[in-house]
Amino acid sequence: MTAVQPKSMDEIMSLCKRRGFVYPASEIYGGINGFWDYGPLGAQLKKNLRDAWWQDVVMNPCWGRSGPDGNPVEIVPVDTCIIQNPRVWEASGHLAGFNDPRVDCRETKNRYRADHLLVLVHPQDLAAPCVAFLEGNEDAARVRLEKLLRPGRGSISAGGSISAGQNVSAAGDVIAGDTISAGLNITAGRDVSAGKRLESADYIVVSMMDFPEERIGQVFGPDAKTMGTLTEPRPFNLMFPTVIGATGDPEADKAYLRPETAQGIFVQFKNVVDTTRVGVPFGIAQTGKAFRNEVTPRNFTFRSREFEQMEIEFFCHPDTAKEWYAFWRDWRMEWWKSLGLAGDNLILREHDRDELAHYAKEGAGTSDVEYRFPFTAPGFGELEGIAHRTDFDLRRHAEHSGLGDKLKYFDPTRGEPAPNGQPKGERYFPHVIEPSAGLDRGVLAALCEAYTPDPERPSGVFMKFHPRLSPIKAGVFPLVKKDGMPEKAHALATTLRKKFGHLGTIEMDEKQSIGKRYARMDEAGCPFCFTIDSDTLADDTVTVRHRDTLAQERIAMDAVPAFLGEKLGI
RNA sequence: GCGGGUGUAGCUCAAUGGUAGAGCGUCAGCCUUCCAAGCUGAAUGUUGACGGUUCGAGUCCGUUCACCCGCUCCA
Repeated sequence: MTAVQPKSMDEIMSLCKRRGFVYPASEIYGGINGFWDYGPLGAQLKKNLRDAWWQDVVMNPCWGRSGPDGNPVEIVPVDTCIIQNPRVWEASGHLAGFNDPRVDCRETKNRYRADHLLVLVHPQDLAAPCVAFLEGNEDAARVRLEKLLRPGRGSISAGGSISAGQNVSAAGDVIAGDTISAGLNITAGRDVSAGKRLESADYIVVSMMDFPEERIGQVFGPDAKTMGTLTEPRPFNLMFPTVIGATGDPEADKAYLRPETAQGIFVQFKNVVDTTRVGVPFGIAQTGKAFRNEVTPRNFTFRSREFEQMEIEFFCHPDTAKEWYAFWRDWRMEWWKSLGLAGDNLILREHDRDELAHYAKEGAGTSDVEYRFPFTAPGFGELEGIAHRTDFDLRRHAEHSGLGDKLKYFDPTRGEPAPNGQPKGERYFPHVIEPSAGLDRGVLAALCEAYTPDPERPSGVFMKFHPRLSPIKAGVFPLVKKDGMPEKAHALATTLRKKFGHLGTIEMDEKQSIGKRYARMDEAGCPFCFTIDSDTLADDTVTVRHRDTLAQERIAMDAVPAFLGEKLGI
C-alpha cells in the first residue's frame, strides 16, 4: 500500500492547480504568504470531507455505536463567532501566552519572556560572553560570568583571544578582552577606565528587551551549557488583531480573530445545557475557520494562516474521562481510516508527558492522528489531536466571567440518594475530551493519498479518492454524439443529479473521444463513469467504467442509481 | 528568522544581450462505437513585480513578492 518512492509534492501541487483543486490566494497580485484558495473541485472535496465529519459526528455520532457507558453517544452542534469578546482569549490564555516577546533556547527548548530575562554583560568588551538569567538569580549569574571571563583569575587568560583592532591597555591587571572601545555604552555612574581591574560588581545588567540583536550569539542561556543557543526576542503574535466599530480606535476597540474554534464552545456551554435536553456525558461540535499568525507558513496548505477546524468538545464526569479519552482516540483513528487514509501512512501517536500542552498536563493524555505527507516523509504530520483538557477551560471561564460555580454542571443522576430514593445530584466542572481535526489538513492528506501515478493509463496519473470524498460522483457519457445517445445520457444524468446532486457533481460530457473523457475523469478522481452506447438503445444497459481498475461491466440503466448509491455508501 | 534554489501560456519546458516559441491541455468544427485516436482551425503572455545598466534585457545588476528545500519555529 505504501509507496516506496514518495510521491512528488511538486507534481501534486501542479495537478491541484491544473484541475482546479487549489490555487495560490490572490495570485494575480503575486500571492500572499500562507494563504491558499480552493478551486471548484477543491471546494467540493473540502465540503465532502466536512459533510462526512458532520454526518458521522453530529447526525449519527460514531456511526451509532455506544460509548463506554453503554449509551449512544450524544453530540449537538453550535456555530459561534470568529470574533469574540477579547476577554475570552484572556481567559483561555491565548492573549497572555502570546502577547509578549519570547526568547527560545535551542538547547534546552525552554521559552522565556524577554521582559523577564536579564543579561549580565561585560561593560567594555563587546566580544565577551554574556550570561542571561531570570530575575532573582543575579548572584549565580555573576559567579558564572566570572568563571567564564577569567578562568585564570587576574592574569591574561590563555583563551583570551584578542581580535584585530582590539585595544588592550598595557596595565597588567586587565584581563584579556578588557578593552575600552569607542561607542561602548557604559551605564551612568559606572567608573570603568582603562587599566582598572574589573570586579564582579562592574558587570552590567541589561534587560533582554534592550540587548543588541547582533550580540545574541554571545549569550549563554539561563539553563544552557553552550553559548549562543538563545533566539532573538520575538513577538509571538499568534492571534490576528482586528478593530471593531466605526471609530476604530486600535487599542480601545481591539479584538481578535479566533485562533481556535474550541473557546466558542466552552463559552456557550451553559447556554447549551440550559436550553437543550442534553446531559453529561455529551459533546458539542463545531466546524469553522480559525486564524493563526504562524511564524513560518510552509508546505502548501499544511500550515496556513487561515484554516478550518472540525472540533468536538466532549463533556464528561471527571471519573469517566479516561475511558472517554480512549474511546474518542480509537474511534477518530477508525474514522480517518474509513475515508481511505489507511495503511502505513496513517498512525496514532500518543504524546510523551513533556510534550503536553499546559491544559493537558494533568489529563489522561493527548494523541495525534498523523499522516505521512510527501513533505514530512519519512515523518508524519498532524491531522487531528485528541486531548484530555481536564476542566481547565470551564474553570478559567468561570473565574474570568465572574460566574464562578454557576458555570458548574448540575448532574441529577449522581450524588447520595435522598430520602425519596432519588439521587441528590452533584455539581461539578465536567472534564473535556477534545478531538480537534484540521479540515484543510484532511483535504491535503486526501489529495496526497489519492494521487496515484500510473504510466499505463493515458492520463499518467489518477486521483483515487474514496467515493465518499470524490468531488465528482459520476460521469455520464454518450459513446458518440449521435443516434440518440446524447439524449439518453442527459436523461440518466438528470436522474442521478436529482438523487446524488447534493453529494457532488454528476458530470455529463458529450464532446471529444471517449478516452479523453475517461482520462479527464481520472485526474479529477471521479470513481465511476456510465457510458451509453448503441446497445443501450436496444436493451437499456450501460457500461460502468471503474476508475481504479479500468474494468468495465454492463448493468441495466435503471439499476444505475442503486449501483451508485451503494458505492457511495447510501 | 537564517541559508540555498526556483519564477517564461492552464501544465511541462525552450529561446548566444537582438522579432517570445514548442508539446500537452483548453475551445470550435468535422470525424469517431470504449481509454488523452485522426484532420482543420482558434484563443492564451506587461517573461512574478519594481528599478538600474544598455542602442536594445526573458537573459546582466539591485530591490521586492511568491513558492520549494534544509535549519528554526509550531501555547
